[in-house]
Amino acid sequence: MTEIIDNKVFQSETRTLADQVCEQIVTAIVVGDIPPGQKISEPELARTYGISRGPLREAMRRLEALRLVERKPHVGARVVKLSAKELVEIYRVREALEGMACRLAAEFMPQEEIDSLRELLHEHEQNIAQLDGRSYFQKEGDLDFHYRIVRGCRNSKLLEFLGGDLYHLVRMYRYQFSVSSSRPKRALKEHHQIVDAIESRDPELAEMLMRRHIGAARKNIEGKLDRATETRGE
Amino acid sequence: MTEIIDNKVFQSETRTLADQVCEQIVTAIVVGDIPPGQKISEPELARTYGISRGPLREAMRRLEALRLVERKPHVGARVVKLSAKELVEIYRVREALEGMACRLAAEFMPQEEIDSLRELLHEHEQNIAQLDGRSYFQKEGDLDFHYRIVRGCRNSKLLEFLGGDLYHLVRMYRYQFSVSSSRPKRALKEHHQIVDAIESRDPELAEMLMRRHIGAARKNIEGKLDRATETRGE
DNA sequence: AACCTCAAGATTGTCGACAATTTCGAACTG
DNA sequence: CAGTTCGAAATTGTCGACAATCTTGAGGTT
Repeated sequence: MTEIIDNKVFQSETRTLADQVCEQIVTAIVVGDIPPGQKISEPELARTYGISRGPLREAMRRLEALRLVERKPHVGARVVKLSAKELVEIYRVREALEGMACRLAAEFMPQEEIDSLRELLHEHEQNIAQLDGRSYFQKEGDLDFHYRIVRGCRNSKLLEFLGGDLYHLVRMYRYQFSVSSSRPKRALKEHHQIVDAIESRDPELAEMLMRRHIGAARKNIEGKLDRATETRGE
Repeated sequence: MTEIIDNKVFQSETRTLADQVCEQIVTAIVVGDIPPGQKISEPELARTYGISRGPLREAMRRLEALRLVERKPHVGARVVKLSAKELVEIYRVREALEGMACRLAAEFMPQEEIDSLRELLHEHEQNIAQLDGRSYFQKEGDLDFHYRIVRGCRNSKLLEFLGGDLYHLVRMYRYQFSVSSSRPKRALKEHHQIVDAIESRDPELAEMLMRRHIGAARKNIEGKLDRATETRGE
């Protein structure tokens, strides 16, 4: 899952201080080292990373663009805390955007990338078998699959939006809630169907399958949300 | 079309210098006062707006997040120059995102907002009649319609992505190419159909109509692009 | 003449200090 | 005792100066 991070290799021969620190903080937030909702103190963070407030503020502004932190003028920044509602909203966006990406991938993805995608699925298959079908998709292999399709659609704007902004949020959510994916074999089967549709060059089917695939994940979340709230009697 | 600008009233009781200048520069770029492709000199811009380089850099980073400028480390920033290809890509994203927004609007948009939307279309109708059906949609009335639907879908993430990032690009494109919309009456009719579908609470139809509506605009652009390139004999 | 080297100029990145605003608690008042 | 006012501390916003990097053009070499 390194691709998401270096999706701008074209411009970073020289990495600036702010860039490096920004990347470190992104990881820290996604993994949960900096917990959601926590207030961020500029001088403190600057000390911990050994830089001045200038580059750090630049990094913060960047994190804001990634929707990982929220800033209020003269008040400060806090790590974003995803509500279940917002999570569902994000999955709606993914449903729309990745559906389109999948449609375009069916038109434009080169055969060699499709082959490579099949190999990836084969790896997933083995991992699932090894781990008794419970754990691989918890990691970032699933997002890797989705990311490759987005790259395959040959639409740079789609890539920017999904890879640049949304996927960090999704990654964070997975670490925070330590999602149990709960249906790895089913998901893998759906992945295969999607690749089939892409390889058959059937855009409409490919889009529909991807939307159903993400929609199922969304409903899964909505279900958990409902159960959680009704347990609390809200 | 002021709504797009103050979509963050909730956090800006106190507006910071960087915020104000950022807004001014956004307008300058969208309208074309700062032409696309032009290199941006930090000291120069800082002087023209009467501020220091600190806040200006903050504004620049924000413009980068809005995809209005591109920055390379140690080289500088230039105003983004939309290629026709990228424009088509943006319309693909709109097709997907606004299609979803329209689907959700059919589910969740309150009746009063639907009524207000009808009034807006009525205004558009009159403007088209007045101006002999050629000119209103060139301005931002069209985007206003689309923006209201996105607001109506009650999905804050969709609103952030479309209203926050994409619409600035679309606005810029309209000023730069001074789009002739070329089919205002047709577009208005489609708008009416879309509102009909929303009011009938028919999500699937609403999504399909919106996708066709934006898809038609995309094909329009693609057509112009093809003609332009074949004229040049490329 | 074409190409490479290198130095001067300009531009961006980084830093520390100062000013403006908010926050929090203590003292005061009803 | 509750509520308000005020002030000190902390935090963020802003500024100007310095360091690092890139660009440009002159000069020299093949």
